[in-house]
Amino acid sequence: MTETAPRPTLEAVAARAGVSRATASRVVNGGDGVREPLVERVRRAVEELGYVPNQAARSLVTRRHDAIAVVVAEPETRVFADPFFALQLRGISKELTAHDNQLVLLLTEGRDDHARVGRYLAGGHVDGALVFSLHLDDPLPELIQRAGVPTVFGGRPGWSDGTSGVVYVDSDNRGGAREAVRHLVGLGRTRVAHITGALDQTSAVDRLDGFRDVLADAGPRLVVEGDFTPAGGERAMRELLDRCPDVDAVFAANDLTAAGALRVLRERGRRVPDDVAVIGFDDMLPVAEQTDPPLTTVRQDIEEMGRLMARLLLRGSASAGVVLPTTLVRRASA
Amino acid sequence: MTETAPRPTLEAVAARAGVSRATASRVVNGGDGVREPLVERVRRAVEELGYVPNQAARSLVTRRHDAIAVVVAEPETRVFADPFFALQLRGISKELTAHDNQLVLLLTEGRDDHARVGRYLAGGHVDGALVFSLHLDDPLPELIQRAGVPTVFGGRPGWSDGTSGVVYVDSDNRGGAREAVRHLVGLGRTRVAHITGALDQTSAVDRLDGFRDVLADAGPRLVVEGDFTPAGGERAMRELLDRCPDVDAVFAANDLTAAGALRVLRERGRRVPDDVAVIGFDDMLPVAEQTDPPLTTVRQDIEEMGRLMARLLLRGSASAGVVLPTTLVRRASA
DNA sequence: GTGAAAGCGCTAACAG
DNA sequence: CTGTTAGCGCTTTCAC
Repeated sequence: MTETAPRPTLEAVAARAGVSRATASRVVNGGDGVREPLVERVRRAVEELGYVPNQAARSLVTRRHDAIAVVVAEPETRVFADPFFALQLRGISKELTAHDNQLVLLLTEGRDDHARVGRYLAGGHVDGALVFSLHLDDPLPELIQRAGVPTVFGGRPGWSDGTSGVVYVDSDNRGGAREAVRHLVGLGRTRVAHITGALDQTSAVDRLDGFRDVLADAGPRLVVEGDFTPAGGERAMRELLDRCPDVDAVFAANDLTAAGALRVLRERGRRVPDDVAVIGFDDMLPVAEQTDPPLTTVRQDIEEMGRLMARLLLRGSASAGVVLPTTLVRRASA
Repeated sequence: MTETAPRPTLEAVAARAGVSRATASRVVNGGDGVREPLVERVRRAVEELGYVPNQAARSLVTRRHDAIAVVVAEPETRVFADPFFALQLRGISKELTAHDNQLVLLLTEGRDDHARVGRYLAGGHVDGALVFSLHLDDPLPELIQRAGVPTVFGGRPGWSDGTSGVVYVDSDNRGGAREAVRHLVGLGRTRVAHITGALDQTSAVDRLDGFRDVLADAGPRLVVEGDFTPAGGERAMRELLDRCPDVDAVFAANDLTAAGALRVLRERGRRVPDDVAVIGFDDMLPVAEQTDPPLTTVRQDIEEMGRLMARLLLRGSASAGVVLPTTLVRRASA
């Protein structure tokens, strides 16, 4: 990693503009309180020299970094098989970019990584952190708390009831689930099942709760545990069909799960939606639109979630939990 | 963004350990040439104080940042609908982590963003850059060249013939395509078609070249342009079926395209592989394993590509182009 | 409004 | 081997 050509310093700019370093600095940082002609001269010098501020020097004195960390704590490959993560990232990136902040990505896949991330955050490299995919037993939150870095969580953390001052952005998982199940019931379905997500994540728990809100009396036979993956959806659907052959509707915890379920239904000769209606969650376009039949699902605006997280962090918002609404998107599967 | 509690400085550590700042610094940076008892004392002081080096101060003098930028220049949503990007990112992240480097993610989606990225790289915030998804007419390479930052490209840049000193990592797209097409021919197929990728990317061009290597005489009717998306695959497959109804094999430029093609084939009542054999490219598990039938495809080790890119960058390698081998993965579709 | 001067926390010669 | 010294490039009082 060789070093690049020496870049001009503020000193050089000041010299060229015939002003002091202090004045040059003022201009570079907005130019408030500097008379117009000087501003002009400094601007020109900056231009001519191709001056770019040295961020390290600046951070050293301001103690700000204009950078935030995005921590994705996901041991499994799941994150990478599903566009969810990428979409949120994009929302975050847009918002940060708009505020001239950089995005430092911290991917973790194990206990060792946690320590590393904790150290990094504690190291004061960034002005804040955006944290995702927490599982109920995740040690990361504590590390982060200790690091004392302003943090916004993506998805309600399991240990937060939404009132403890923890800032997070979440979808209305429970409400969305309710709407989906109500839709199924409204279709006249009487044996509505639910394939859950990974129950160590609050989104899965909340969706299950939403299901139960509507179908409090649903027998345990009708609830089977999945894990947010297509394979999990297949497995769960098989089990469901075995223990309850007359099931006539399935609310799957996400689109990937629903896709797996659809495959098994087809394989077993059940028609969708005629024999069994299916609803997913997420409205992950590349999945939901491409299944056969296209998937009715609960839409959440994932990119907006990312954007909002970044916004809350940058604003230093003290609001506890923000819950974004969901909407039911009707396609052919239910 | 409120500031966190003041962190201890090297000065504090030195004082507590009863040594000079210089010695403390030496210990913190590996401890070479410092006598054991002192090392021990400094270590303890670091521990007790919870000292973490101030990276800004360090960078200011070393001119190193232990950070590299990952630039993803992809205007379209495509990157986000396909796990390719995420997988490479993971490979990169692993390698960087192993070398204590941070990953700064720069997502761009337009000309404005290019300027911003150029400025950032020129600003000397990072020690190097990893650049992806270049299109043939992309202005980014020039900006990056001018920024004078060591760079490794993901995928062969269009303006490079592999000898110009540009460092890149690529899959053997051409060889992989050849193997796929040969397999199809070996199956006894006589009207083998190709649905290309977005031809403004070298990977698409190279795969097309590989196809032609084997089937130099394939009529233009048998080559139809796609864009690496399922929708493009569908459109292309329809066109193919219209202008050449007796096609009996399709080599699609990637798995997503193949998935689209499969859907159209099913819709038109063609059996796969009996009537039409289909091969994809990438071996993107969540796609290739979940299609119906499961997809025969050309596998490339995407994560390894990412890892290798990072390795080359960190090592300051001067090697021009590195091309990773591909392997044909046989499933049910061909 | 503008400049001079004092560091921010750290590393790297250079002496000792 | 260890300490002293001199900045890295910038912002920010504080005088003028």
